[in-house]
Amino acid sequence: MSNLPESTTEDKIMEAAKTVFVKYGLYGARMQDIADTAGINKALLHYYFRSKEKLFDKVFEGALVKYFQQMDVFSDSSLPVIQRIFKYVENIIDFYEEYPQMSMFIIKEISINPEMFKQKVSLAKKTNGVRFIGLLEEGMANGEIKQIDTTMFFINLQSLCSYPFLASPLFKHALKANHKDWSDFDSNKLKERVKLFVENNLSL
Amino acid sequence: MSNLPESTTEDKIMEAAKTVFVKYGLYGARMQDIADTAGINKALLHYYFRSKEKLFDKVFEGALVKYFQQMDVFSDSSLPVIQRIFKYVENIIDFYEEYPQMSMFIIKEISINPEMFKQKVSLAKKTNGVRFIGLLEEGMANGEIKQIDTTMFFINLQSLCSYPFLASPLFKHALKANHKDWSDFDSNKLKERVKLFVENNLSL
DNA sequence: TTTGTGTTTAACTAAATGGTTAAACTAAAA
DNA sequence: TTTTAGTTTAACCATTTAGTTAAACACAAA
Repeated sequence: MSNLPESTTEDKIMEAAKTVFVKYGLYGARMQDIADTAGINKALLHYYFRSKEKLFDKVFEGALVKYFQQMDVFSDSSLPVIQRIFKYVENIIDFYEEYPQMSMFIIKEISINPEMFKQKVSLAKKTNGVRFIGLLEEGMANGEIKQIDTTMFFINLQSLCSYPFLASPLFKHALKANHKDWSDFDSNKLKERVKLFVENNLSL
Repeated sequence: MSNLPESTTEDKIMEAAKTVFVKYGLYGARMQDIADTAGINKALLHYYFRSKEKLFDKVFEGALVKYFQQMDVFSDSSLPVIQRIFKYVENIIDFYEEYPQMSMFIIKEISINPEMFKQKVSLAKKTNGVRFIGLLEEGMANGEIKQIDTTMFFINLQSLCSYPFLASPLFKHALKANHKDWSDFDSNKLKERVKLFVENNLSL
């Protein structure tokens, strides 16, 4: 498990902190655990980050930025709306596959400490859904897609794309009991299914 | 906030323990917090439940049983398969509305401590998905519904039904930034959407 | 060589936490 | 009336945890 030669101590700490905070949450995480995971000692950990709260803040803020940035990636606006949504679906599924626990982490920490989240509202300006729903409205306005309930469609789409990854520990069990295997699932198949859902709902 | 006259101290403790463990997880939860939430003192808490682990075990086991039982409720087998799935959708949406955090609680605790879960395999025998996928296969076999990938369909359905409730803290923010409101969402609308999804995918 | 940054070791403090104990109180049952 | 289970209070213990400190080490730059 040797780290990449390039990774600085600060990087190693951040990586370890992400792992531990995402798994246990702010109150459940232990600084010793983070130090161990980073392969350093507690003294050095505090040398870089004075307190647990400061370290957590940095991790949480990083997660927020990454999450919302990713959600806001759109392809070439010259493409038809449906094609752009297909691309959006592919992007977020790739993202959730790489960071299956990120949305759960954000959700949990917000629900535990709503104040903390409000402090970071600056990010909320470029919040997920803004441009996506805008895209839908644009498509509806110029007659490219069906008239739909954009809020509900957005929620459905996020549900289909993120829950499979987040709930995989549960699905593994549920499927095993059914003589099915989680390996039957793959993200390319999911992409196709979700695109079909998009088409069924938006195509005229 | 007076408790129901009938609720025993043990009930009050269990309710409080559920609240606190679901919110913070096993390691993040504090016994003092549970005692405060239950409106009693720490001594009495330990008088009823000797240790944090014992109390947690009871809460977690209760959650597992409730979750899997609920997932396994089916209506009259004389109805057409599609009607039975409609009823199933209504059931689980009602359930997730009442216990929006339960699946997340189970998922997190499993991923933190997979061993603990394996110990409770007795429950896994009647695991979610067994009878549901059986129902799908039955419908496919006697030509009532389309031939589909049952695993993927099961995952899609669970996603659509559970994620909206679990992720509502996040959606509230995402929608507000979009001049939409979470109150636009309601579970009856969701039920109709999901039924439409079922119909699109299963109807011949 | 000297200086300074990063790092380890190990001991330490203060506070929080899980859990215990004993004494006293309450109220209903025997 | 006495007994008993449930409850409170408050002190207490042992362990864990966040965070500090000081001494020593490594090593590259000045």
